[in-house]
Amino acid sequence: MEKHPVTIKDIARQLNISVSTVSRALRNVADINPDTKKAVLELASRLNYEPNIMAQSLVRRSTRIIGVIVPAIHSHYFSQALSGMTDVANENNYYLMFCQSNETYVQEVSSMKKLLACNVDGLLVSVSKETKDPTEFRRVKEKGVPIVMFDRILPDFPCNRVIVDEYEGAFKAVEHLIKKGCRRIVHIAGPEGLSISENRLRGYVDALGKHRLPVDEKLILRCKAFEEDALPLIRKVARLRPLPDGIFAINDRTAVLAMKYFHSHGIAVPADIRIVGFNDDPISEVVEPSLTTVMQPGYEVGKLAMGILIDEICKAPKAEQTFRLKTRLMIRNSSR
Amino acid sequence: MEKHPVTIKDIARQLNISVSTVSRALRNVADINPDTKKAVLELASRLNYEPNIMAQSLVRRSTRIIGVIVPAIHSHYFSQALSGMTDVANENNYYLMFCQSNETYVQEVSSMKKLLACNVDGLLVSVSKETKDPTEFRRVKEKGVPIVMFDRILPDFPCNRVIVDEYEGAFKAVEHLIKKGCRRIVHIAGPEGLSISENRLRGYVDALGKHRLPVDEKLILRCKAFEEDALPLIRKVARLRPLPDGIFAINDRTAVLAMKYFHSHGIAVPADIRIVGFNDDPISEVVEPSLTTVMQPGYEVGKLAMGILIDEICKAPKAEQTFRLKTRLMIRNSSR
DNA sequence: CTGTTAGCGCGTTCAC
DNA sequence: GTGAACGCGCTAACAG
Repeated sequence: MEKHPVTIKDIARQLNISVSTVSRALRNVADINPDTKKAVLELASRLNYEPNIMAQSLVRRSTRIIGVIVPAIHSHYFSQALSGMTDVANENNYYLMFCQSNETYVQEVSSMKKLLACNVDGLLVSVSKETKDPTEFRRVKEKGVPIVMFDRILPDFPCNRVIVDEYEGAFKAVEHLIKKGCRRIVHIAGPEGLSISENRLRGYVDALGKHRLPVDEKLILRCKAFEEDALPLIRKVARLRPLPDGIFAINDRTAVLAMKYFHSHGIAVPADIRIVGFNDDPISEVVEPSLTTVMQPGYEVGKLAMGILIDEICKAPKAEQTFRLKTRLMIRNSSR
Repeated sequence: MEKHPVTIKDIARQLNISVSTVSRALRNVADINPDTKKAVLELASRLNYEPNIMAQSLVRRSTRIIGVIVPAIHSHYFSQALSGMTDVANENNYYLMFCQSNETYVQEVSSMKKLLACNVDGLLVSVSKETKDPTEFRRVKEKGVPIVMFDRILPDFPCNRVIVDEYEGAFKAVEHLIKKGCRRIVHIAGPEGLSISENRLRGYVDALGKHRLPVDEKLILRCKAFEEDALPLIRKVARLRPLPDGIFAINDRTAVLAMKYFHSHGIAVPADIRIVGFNDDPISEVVEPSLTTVMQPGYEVGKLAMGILIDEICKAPKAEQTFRLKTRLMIRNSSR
């Protein structure tokens, strides 16, 4: 039952006019007889005509496709951002192609190549935890393909960026712990070099500084791969003497892991030790005690990033900016 | 700095040969002088030549793009499935376009139209909770575009399907409750008409039947919109006399909502009432007490669905099948 | 206002 | 083995 899809040629033939007239009638172009236009539109809808986007993009040199690369599509935060992007893309008649790097640099680069081969009009990227080298991104930009980075950005690569104000979020979180009376606050930090890790770390350090608390290197523990390798670090925290009285964790999964560990080892949260996470993952509301955390507006990040990219595609180039969305401290029982 | 991308024409000119020779050299075609082939390949890689996929698909009548429509991209389960699809698509050199219906039929249909305009080679669909009418899907199929449905299928629309064995999952869950001594088991069911709702309900009913327990209509409560409207139903459950001793909920979020409600109203889980959910959402591991639930292999569903679609695109048509992936009952503390 | 012509980048005959 | 010519579906420049 594979019928040949209907083309403007078919319409032209049936109406005894030329294809270019049909083409003009179908678009909103001046210089077209209202009657012929009406005839074309009628026949088109009767025939269920759908323009062939590929052919259009070939000649227009614009596909209306936007490529998106994230470390992991599952992941509460990124899936929210993708959802926001999808909605904005839809409203503006753009198509989305998704790739995931699975946190590796090679997959990130190969995804980018594939997307470029598709002639995407723009790229939305959140880099993998391995990515340090901006060369490939520069190359893309030089080809005239705009890139907007979101969430996980590359400091050495100038472009429009949409991030959440992680620094301020971390600062507020740690200050909150301090106001609750914590004096020895551990930070379980993220992988080195990642913008999000460093910004949160800076927020931690500066909050301590503001309140004249010493920054003790022994209280700063680094994950290499986010939560996957957090358990040994948590054990280490539990063995510290004197026991710390606060933890600021790089994300909620790590924080919850810590809470569970403490619970099964007779350390009470928040009585003995208060904990704050980051992300406002659904688990943080549900865990016992519920987890204080820094909410990042993932959906809004996605919407904004897509909006900015579309602007950059359509309009005259503006100066590159970094947009910072505010976080919100969600105070729950793990720190009361 | 917007350089014109390099085309086979450029290569042909520089090598003083014709474009068709270049085209042949670039593909794996017989009848080509090894030397010219080598020369072409060398120059191509030196010039960083990338074939224009749009032009290729225009002439090949195949885009290697696969369209995916899900109710919601965020949602732990679907984002896992999308992740599986992405990985398989990548391995097979297919591109993915994602759309979300936001659980509405209109958005579903409009997404499908857009994807068709892009000449997708195939469609992967999980229907919205509003979708009943298979007409639009039939139309697509008649155009020769294969559709594989996954998870939320349309019973009246014959096609290849990948689902999890929800019936068996529900059956095992309820049987587990019965073996734990429950005799008055409530089912908080999903929206009417959805395949997943009905299959889980059947599993519930049949498990009761097998163990000669009566099916009491008053113990079956329907959500209209999954967890959004579950709270009133949960209140109703708490007021039932005698109090039920077991709950099988349509999903984990509903189950957790119930647990929290019971906890704050002096009903103990699992002592007074045992609870089982569905999905193995991350929250179920974290909640207190941890939630017994039915694990669905979302990532695998995505992989399999994509694999089957690619098969259908490439190979001779086979009989349409329904693939059922097994669930796994994750027994935790809410039912011990 | 409309038709003719010429591409967009590539694959595919068919002669040579 | 190779090149010329044509077509995929559509837009754009120009002439009328």
